Amino acid sequence: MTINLKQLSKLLKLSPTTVSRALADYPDVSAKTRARVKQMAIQQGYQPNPVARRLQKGKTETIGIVITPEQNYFSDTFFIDLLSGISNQITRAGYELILGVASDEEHEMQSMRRMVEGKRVDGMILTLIREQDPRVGYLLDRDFPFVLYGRTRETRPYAFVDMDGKQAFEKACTYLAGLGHRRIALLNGEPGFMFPVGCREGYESGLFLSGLELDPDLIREWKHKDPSQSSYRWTLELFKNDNPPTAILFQTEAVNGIFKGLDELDLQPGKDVALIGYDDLEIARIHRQRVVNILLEVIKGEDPGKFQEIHQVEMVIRETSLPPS
Amino acid sequence: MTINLKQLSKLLKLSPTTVSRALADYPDVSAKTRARVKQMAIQQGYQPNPVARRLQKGKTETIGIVITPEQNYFSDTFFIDLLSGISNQITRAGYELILGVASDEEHEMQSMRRMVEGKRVDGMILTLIREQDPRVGYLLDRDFPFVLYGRTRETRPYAFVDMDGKQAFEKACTYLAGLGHRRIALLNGEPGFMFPVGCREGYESGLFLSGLELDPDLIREWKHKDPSQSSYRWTLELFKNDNPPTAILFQTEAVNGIFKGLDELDLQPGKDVALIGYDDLEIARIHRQRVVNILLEVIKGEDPGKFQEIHQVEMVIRETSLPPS
DNA sequence: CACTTTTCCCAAAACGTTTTGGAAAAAGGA
DNA sequence: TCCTTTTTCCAAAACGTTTTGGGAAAAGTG
Repeated sequence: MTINLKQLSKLLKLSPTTVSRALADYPDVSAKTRARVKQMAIQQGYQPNPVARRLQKGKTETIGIVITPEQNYFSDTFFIDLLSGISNQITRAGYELILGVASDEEHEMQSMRRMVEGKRVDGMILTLIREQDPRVGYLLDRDFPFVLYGRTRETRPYAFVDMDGKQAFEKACTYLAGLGHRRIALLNGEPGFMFPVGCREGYESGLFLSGLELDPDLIREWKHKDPSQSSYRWTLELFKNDNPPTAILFQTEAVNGIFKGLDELDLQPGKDVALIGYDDLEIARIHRQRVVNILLEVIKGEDPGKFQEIHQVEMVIRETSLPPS
Repeated sequence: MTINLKQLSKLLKLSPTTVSRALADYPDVSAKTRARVKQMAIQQGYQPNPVARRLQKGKTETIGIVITPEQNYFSDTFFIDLLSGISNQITRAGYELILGVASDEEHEMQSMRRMVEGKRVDGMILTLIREQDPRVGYLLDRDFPFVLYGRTRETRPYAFVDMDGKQAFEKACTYLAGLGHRRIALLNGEPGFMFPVGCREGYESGLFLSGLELDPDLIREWKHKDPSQSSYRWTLELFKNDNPPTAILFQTEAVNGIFKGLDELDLQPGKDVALIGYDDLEIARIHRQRVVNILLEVIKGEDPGKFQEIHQVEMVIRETSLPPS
């Protein structure tokens, strides 16, 4: 059924060398024979054996990702969406995607080491990045190509694609202050993962730029284990305050909890309280494509430090209003 | 950094042959040198290059799966759960999992062909099986190892793991009839995918065994595109009937829609209407493990016809009651 | 025509394993 | 001791590509 290079070359009365080079469009094979070779290759359904090619090239043409569904605090479809985008782009480049699934950080590391040290992949994609993330140091130490979908605290240069939570939250904050809000709450993700850190910085900077004091009572952090439930609780609690907020900044993960809480408190979003949330659905697709393209560049030998992309994001103004006077 | 067999054998002053055989526990290498080899291998962190091994063995040690998130009518986490179970089991066997993501049936086939004809995998796992599923014929035609998580209409023997929806629905139906219900509705998945077909057979057979007439007005099919919404609509409609049902049989996908509908109709589950649903959460994990283990057997050359497993499942009695007299 | 350049092709090596088919050395048997 | 068997090792081939380093033939050049 399947034909290999040697058989194909015999059929063509050419050497395997020439056939291989013809198919690879080398200039040192005449246009005529190249055409002949290609036609025969198609006719015979020849496809070079990827394993043999990989051995010779010293490349696996494969990239790896390890997902940890149990650690996921985004939407249920976060990983599937991620894999979709990545997989498409990878296939387009003729690469393969191998997948690991881990239950916790330890298995995650283990799975990654298997891929890296076992020479099973040419590069890794990392996601759900933590503030201190041992994976990054590990990969940097052995100079292995990788790209982060997110960011971490690490001084050495590495490639990443991230969203500019800081700037988004800063803008939203100054915007609200501009409307006259003086009590702006932040319902943030808990630290540990990297993303909330930037959001908080933006929030604080926004307050500062607007000449507002930071009130710790207005900052709450939902739990990764259960964003909806914990943000719901915090919403209730924020309004137990003597001096409750007139606006809330948050990430998508908390949106359901907040709405539920406000509903229970009989507070009407947009009337009693302004809401500005951070969302990513649209842009995320582009980010995922970038992640793959960057990784392919890094694999080719490009300097990872060249690829540090912080993408602007829009805050979604869910419900806004002037503050109650 | 990474050492290969030749270097390792030089270090040991042995031939590559002997080192390879020592590591593979061949009996023709003395216990002493075997120990020496293994120790040195560990010390040097030697890991055989999988690509070279694959070329020589003629096996990719890889299995493939193509998922189609947009076709998924189960829960949002269906694919992630599936991949988790599969991935674990595969890794345990020293295999790799390569993933394809396709948007529709055409791309699904395309992605699979790439894996199969490109000799990128030793076997395939298929899921979301349709009544007429060209993938099965394709793989049977070229005698390529595969396992279905589900079933299709195909007379040639092939390996599958499926749940016995027929028996489950039959039992649930006779059970309800035994309680005195005479108007038992079926809120089924639409045909196309294979699973609802069995459920309907079971339902009809259950009615027959209980001496009940089949009333087409009591059978409704939710749409794969949007199970919740369509099952919600059908629930409302079922009760517009002059002679409404006193019990509903359904699959998990419809549960939210049904509850929402009943709520709107002010019908109390368990009082005004009995509900028996089909669920799989617990058992599914075992099924997924079986799928992998069976595939590995088939890859080894076992007859796929030997592995046709129809697993019993329990219906979940959500809310039951005697029918209103 | 003699010489140089270009065009077109190929044999051999290499990638890193495992398997095949011995062969030398040690042990056993008489 | 000599022959047979067992133990222990290894050289060479194979897996299917791509790359290296020419080399022969054809085409220019003067």
